[in-house]
Amino acid sequence: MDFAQSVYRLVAQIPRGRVATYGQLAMLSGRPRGARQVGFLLARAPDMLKLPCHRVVHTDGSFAPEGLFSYPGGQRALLEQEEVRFTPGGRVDMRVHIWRPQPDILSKR
DNA sequence: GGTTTGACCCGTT
DNA sequence: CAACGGGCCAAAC
Repeated sequence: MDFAQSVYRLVAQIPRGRVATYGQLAMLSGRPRGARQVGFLLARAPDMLKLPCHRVVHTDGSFAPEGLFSYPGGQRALLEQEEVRFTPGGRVDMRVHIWRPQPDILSKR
C-alpha cells in the first residue's frame, strides 16, 4: 500500500480526545524514519478528506508551528474542545492521550 | 544534480 | 523544560 494513503487512513481513524505523533504514524505506515514526510503529507492533504489533523502532535506533546491552523486559538484550542488534558508546560499529556490503535488497523478493508 | 527547506526525532547539556 | 547538535528523507529550487 502507498505510504501517503496509509498515513491518511490512519489519521482519519484517530478518535476524538486522542492524539498520534508524526513518528508513530510513520512507524505504523512502515517507514520508521519518515516522520518529516508525515508532516509534509498532512500539509498538503486534500481538504475534502476532512482529516482531524489537529490530533497529530510531536512526540513530546508539543504542537505544530503557530499559524498553521486558521482556527482561532490554533491547534491547542481544537484539542481543548475534545477535553484533552495538558501538562503544566503547556503540552498534551501524552501518558493519557496517546492513541493506541488495534494491531490490525491497517489490514482492514 | 547539489543545496536548501521543512506540520520531525533523539540524546545531551 | 529549553536549547543545541546531529541525524533523517523527500520536495522544491
